[in-house]
Amino acid sequence: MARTAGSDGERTEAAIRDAAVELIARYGFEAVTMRQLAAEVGVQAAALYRYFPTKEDLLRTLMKEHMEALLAAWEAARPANDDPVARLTAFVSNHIRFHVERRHATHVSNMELRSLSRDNLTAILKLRAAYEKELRSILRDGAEAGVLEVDDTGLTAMAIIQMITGVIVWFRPDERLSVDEVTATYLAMTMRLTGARTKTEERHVRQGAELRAR
Amino acid sequence: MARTAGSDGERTEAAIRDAAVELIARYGFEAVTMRQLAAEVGVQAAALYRYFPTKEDLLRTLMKEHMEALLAAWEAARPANDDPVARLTAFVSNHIRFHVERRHATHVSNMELRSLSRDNLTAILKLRAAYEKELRSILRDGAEAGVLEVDDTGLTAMAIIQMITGVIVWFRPDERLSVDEVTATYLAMTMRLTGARTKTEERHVRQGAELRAR
DNA sequence: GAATTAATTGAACGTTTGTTTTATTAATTG
DNA sequence: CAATTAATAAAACAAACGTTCAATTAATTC
Repeated sequence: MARTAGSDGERTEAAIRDAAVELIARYGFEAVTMRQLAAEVGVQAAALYRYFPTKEDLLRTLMKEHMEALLAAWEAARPANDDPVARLTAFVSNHIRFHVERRHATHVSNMELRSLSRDNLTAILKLRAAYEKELRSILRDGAEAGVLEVDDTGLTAMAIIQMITGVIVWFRPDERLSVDEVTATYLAMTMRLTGARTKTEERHVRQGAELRAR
Repeated sequence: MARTAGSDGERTEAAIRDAAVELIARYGFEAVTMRQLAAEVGVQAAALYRYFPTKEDLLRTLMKEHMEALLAAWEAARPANDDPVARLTAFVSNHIRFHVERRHATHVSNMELRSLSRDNLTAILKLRAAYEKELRSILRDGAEAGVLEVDDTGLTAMAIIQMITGVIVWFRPDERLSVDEVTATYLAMTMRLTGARTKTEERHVRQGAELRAR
């Protein structure tokens, strides 16, 4: 046999990506074989090589597009407003929603970094660093404006990211909590963690400090 | 050749474990081959099977002992005192110290769960659940005593564990911060996150509430 | 409707994998 | 010092791996 009736390159490539994300998330990149992936797509292993030159390149593509989508989602969600607390709220909300909606892809991007070659790894880490920098800048601005209490910007950024990314480890849709409820709880924790003050509170604190300074 | 001069079963087994933890942490369980591991130990692959019946059993052993050591470390660190804030402090401190000291083993235990068969996975998850239950009980007691502000015990426990386990992702000894400094920062974040109050603060809050109630 | 291009199969390639078996030597015991 | 046990090497196993290649058919173009 050869070309099958109704076969379509675009559809096949999309099916490969989808199946790859799910299989790799479940079994790990090294454990998934090209034949297993092909079977899931309903195709022979050789057909995969029409779309991805190597197994690693398939992984690289999945990760790169996931990270770029994450950055794009943040670009779209970032508030025009430059209030650090509002930006922090948007960051956490966007992060949780994005990750919950793409649990499998996130799993792949977070767990399979070591299966990348040096160059590919560097490229992915660069994207990741750009994303984390966004959070650090929010925390720094907030601390300078006196609306956030942040001892160490770098550590706090890592702590928050670990905390809010961790949602995907236990969260399952259609269970006890909705995405909105989870987001609300994590937002509350983030705000307490960073000692976030509303503008009113912040004014009171400033006035108190001025009084004591006399 | 056969038995080598100075060979000793106990030493070889220990060497296998140590090498396995490092290699698996770095390359992932599936990516590490028995021959690679044997070479690291300085032995032929067949010799590994004198100590571990299969590759998976080696992984299972490493994970089981790591989790048991974690539970044992907490048993030893748990304060006699039953003040929730003190217990939370001890939990976080112990967790960070333990994980930083055993970065590689923690990596293995957290990342390679999917390489276990059903039965082995169940056994490891049971140990993990027992550990997490300790934190939930601290949070619940603290909330009931009014010294902690916890919206959702389960979510908060997960958030804290993700946050403090995440230290191993970026922490490198001999860098900017010592273990004690990192622990202090994370403790501060944990206390803010849980709205921890000292006993004095808690008394004030209670008195305020009583006043308002009149 | 012939020529061309796109999509896929089926078979094969050389490696590498986890594991087993057998033989051999070192250390220990009686 | 002979017998036994402990620890390993060396070679072999079938199975599975990522990947390549040639052949074949479906769809598209001219």
